[in-house]
Amino acid sequence: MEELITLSDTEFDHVWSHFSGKKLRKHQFVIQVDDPVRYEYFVVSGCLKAYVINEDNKMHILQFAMQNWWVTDYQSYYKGTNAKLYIDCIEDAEVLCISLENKDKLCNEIHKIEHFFRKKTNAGYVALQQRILSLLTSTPKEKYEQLLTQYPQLFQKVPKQLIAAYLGVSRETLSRLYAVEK
Amino acid sequence: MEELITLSDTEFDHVWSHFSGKKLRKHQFVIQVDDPVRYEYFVVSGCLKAYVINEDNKMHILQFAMQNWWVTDYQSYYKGTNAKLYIDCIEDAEVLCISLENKDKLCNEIHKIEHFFRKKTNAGYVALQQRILSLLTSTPKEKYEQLLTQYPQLFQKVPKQLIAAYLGVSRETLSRLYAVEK
DNA sequence: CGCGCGATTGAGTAATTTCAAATCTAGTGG
DNA sequence: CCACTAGATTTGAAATTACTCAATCGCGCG
Repeated sequence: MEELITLSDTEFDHVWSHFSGKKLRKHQFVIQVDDPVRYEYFVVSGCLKAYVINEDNKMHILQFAMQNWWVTDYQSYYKGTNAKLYIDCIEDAEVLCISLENKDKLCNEIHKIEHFFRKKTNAGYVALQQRILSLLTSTPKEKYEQLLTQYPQLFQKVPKQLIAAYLGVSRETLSRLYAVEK
Repeated sequence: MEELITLSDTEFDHVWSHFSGKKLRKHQFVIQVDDPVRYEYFVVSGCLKAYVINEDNKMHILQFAMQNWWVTDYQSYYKGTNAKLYIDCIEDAEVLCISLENKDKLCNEIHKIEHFFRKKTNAGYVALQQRILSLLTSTPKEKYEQLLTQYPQLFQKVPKQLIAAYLGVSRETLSRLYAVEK
């Protein structure tokens, strides 16, 4: 789990004690719109999705979260406001939960932990910029292929209609794409 | 400049000494594709844009950077690879430059600085997620209005065709939008 | 006064969406 | 083992939306 920094056993135990574990089943929600956002989640196994539903009842997926990914409604988590996202399980999952208080406490107590989280967010920031560039510059077909090469594991777990909702195209259009591709 | 943390005078001087200042003129580049990325830039005044040019010679803007914003080609900056972005000045600007070595050094030496940068990136991460949601869920008109309410200052500095390149629509389409709006 | 850049407008075209229907697939219970 | 069902995917045709290309307009600056 921690390959960016090295912790002593006591340090690790201390860090570990600030997380709680949770087993989740397919379709189970961890966050629903308008509820308070208590935790950030680290995915030990399984796969979740973070998304919004707009007025037309269309789902738009902000993020998938697979093994070793972190996920929550960050805006609400950091600001202490109620959720604007839904997050639920695409398949059975195990997660570790950490409250904002515990996270900030750990970051204060252990400089290395703050360093760890800074590096993590930096990497996440870069990934989001890449996604924005992909959304801006690429055709649906290119977006699909970029995702396929970047996260091939996704395609074993996730129905294509969710891929479509992540890429920002209709499922019909996505379907027509790889008909052409072959 | 630093309202998230408090530094003593000596600390501040120490931090300050790791930055170098630079005055830039309109149209001047700070980063060009394929060049090494030496610095992250903090914008003291003026306005820059970070963008790519695709095969069709179309510009797509990843980020504007106004007063108090940070900007660089983060992927290349952190990985030490050559730039994939152009960054240049929309108007005359003053920036502070910090190398990755200096940034990491400061973060090591002063816990509060690492805290500062963690908080900053967290906020940036949230902003990028908002942008992705906007790109996914909103019509061009809504995107335009969201940007207008979020960063009204932008519209005084930036020609509309650059706004279009940021929102992911053609300048003609953007033009037709606010014809309808009034 | 005229140049040049940015913004607008119009017409035709290309791409995607929408809606509806048909097909396929995996899991369930008999 | 088979039939059934719900969900997922595919296909078709029409409608919508944005794009492209070209021409025009407007305005600030030398």
